[in-house]
Amino acid sequence: MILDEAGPLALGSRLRRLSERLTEDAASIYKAYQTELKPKWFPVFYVLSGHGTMPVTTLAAEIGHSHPSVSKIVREMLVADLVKQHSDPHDGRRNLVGLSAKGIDLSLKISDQYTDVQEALLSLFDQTRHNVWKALIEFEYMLEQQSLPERVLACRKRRESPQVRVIPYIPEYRSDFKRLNSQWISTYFIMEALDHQVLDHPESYIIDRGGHILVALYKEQAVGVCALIPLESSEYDFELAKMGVAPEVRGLGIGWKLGRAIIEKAKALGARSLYLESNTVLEPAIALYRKLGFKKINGGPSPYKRSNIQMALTLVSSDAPPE
Amino acid sequence: MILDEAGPLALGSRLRRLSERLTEDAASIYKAYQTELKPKWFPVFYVLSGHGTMPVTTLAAEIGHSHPSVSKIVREMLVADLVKQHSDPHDGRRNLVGLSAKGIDLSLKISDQYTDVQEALLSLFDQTRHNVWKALIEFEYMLEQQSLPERVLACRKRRESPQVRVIPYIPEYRSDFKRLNSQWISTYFIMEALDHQVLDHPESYIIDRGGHILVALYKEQAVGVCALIPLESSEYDFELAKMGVAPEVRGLGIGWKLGRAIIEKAKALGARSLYLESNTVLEPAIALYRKLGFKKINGGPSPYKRSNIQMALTLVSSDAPPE
DNA sequence: TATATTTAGGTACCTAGTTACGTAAACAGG
DNA sequence: CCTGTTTACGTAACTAGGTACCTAAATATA
Repeated sequence: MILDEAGPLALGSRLRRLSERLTEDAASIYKAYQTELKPKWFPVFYVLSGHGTMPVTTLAAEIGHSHPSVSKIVREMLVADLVKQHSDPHDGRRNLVGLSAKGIDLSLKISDQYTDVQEALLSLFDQTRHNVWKALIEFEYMLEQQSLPERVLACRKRRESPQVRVIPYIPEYRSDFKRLNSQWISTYFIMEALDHQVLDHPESYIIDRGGHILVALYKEQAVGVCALIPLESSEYDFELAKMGVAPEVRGLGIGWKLGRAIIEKAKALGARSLYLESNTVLEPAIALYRKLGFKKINGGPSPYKRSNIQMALTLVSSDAPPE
Repeated sequence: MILDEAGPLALGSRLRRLSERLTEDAASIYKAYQTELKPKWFPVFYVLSGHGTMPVTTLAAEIGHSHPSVSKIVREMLVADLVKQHSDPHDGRRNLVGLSAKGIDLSLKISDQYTDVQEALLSLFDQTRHNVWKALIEFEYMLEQQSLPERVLACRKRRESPQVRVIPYIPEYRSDFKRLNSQWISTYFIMEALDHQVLDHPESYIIDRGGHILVALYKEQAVGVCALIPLESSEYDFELAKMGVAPEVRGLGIGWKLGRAIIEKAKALGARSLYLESNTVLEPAIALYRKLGFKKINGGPSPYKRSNIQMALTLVSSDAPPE
């Protein structure tokens, strides 16, 4: 089978195949023991036989299915006369499900089958060098600690990090500056008049007024931008603004690199404090600002409608966040 | 989760849950890499990107799916313009499927993603005491050697074997003798007149003519029977006939115990050869007779219509099959 | 060479799960 | 106490696979 060459890349496919196989095997084992139980009923049956009566959603949580799935299974088992249900007298929404007399009878008769299956599996595990059962439990535990997408992203970051550079703005990047900002603005909000002015004329609105723009390059393409705008008549020296990272490279730490670089730039310019405005729907951005050392403040009114949170950073070189 | 108390009994459920989780994770990884590939397309895509063009059924075999599944996946990928198909000029039935230009392009761009996923998985495996990937491969290999139902049956056999006894027939078992034989006869054939006579009157047709019947008891219930009928004007001394085992206890070695006991009985009676008639559709029975030492012969005509195979066993005490 | 069998692969429908959504009961806040 | 929100859970529709069955082409056989 060519697919096997894919190795762990095909882990999902392999697991699916194996679980299907085991379901078939389970069906034939039930048949051999004359147990009138479908494999898909087993989780519900098992939980009910050990723990009496419970509502559908609790059952669903206890077996790790969605509640409609349990609802369907219960309906099928009702037809097979294995369970009975009645509504909870204390809570009319609840449908309490429990084993019927026939179900209890089956739960007693099935113990021999459990014993044999358990023994067969345990002796199978004993004959292997790598214990699947323990491996599965451990693997699920590891995924709980950090999900697979997170782990993969971490690998990508490590691999691609050297290909990311942060450089000062030159007019060549004007269209990128606009593109990378209008992308997120128009996704979550609507472009305001001031946006168009600043993004169309960064030189006159930012650079010429003593501000700075940094551009992040990935494989020599501009994928992130960030501006430092001097503030007048404010307790803060500069505003960190117009930060945007292309969606396809998010998660690679480009925002962090831009932020760190712009803070260094501010320090080099002698700034003692930075200010920024954002919106709480931009959760990853807020998290980044916090990680960069910004703290929430209550400042004055903003020229942008979308602003609903203001943050500030005091630049004392000794307590800068670690790289 | 209460279901976790079931331990390995819930192996199937656990595998299903994990494979569903990985499929979701895969989808989000594809999204992060802007790869326009559904997780379910991966097996087909992977095989095609490595091995050019191939017909649908070959693809199905290479990824371990049914051909309708591949047919559907190919249709979806066709809409996404990832594959192209054309019928084989040498064989009009075949639908040759290969990657399109866009598909080939994707197969080049996806290699970074493969690298990261592979690295993430391998480093995850390295951090565990029990390697899931190796465990899965080994587990599947073990199941190929002997299926789970077979292993469970073996456990059941070992557990229940002490509860099986073979005893000589007494008239109390007349109805069991009839029930256990008519069960298999009417399942595969139809009851003939001679069947009714022998099964209704075993004393006069078998015992009184010098024959013998043995009964297998399981938990004190009659679950198997077997008769030894003296043959006249034949080169064989006795016929082994009317062997029947209740379907719910098949696989526990009851047929073997009955067969061994009846052979011992024949030896004790001084027989030097046994004969039997059967039908090749009764595969487990034929296999049992062979295991007991019977060999196929070409004898004369049979009184039973259902007979299409005849077997014989020469009883030389020295070369009896081992217990 | 005609006919029977096998093979490739499409369509229809089944299965075991899901998400989305609606309704009614319970609960919480003014 | 009323009203808005949450919760329980049923129904509907979707998804990713499967089996059953059909047709047409290729192959084997009489």
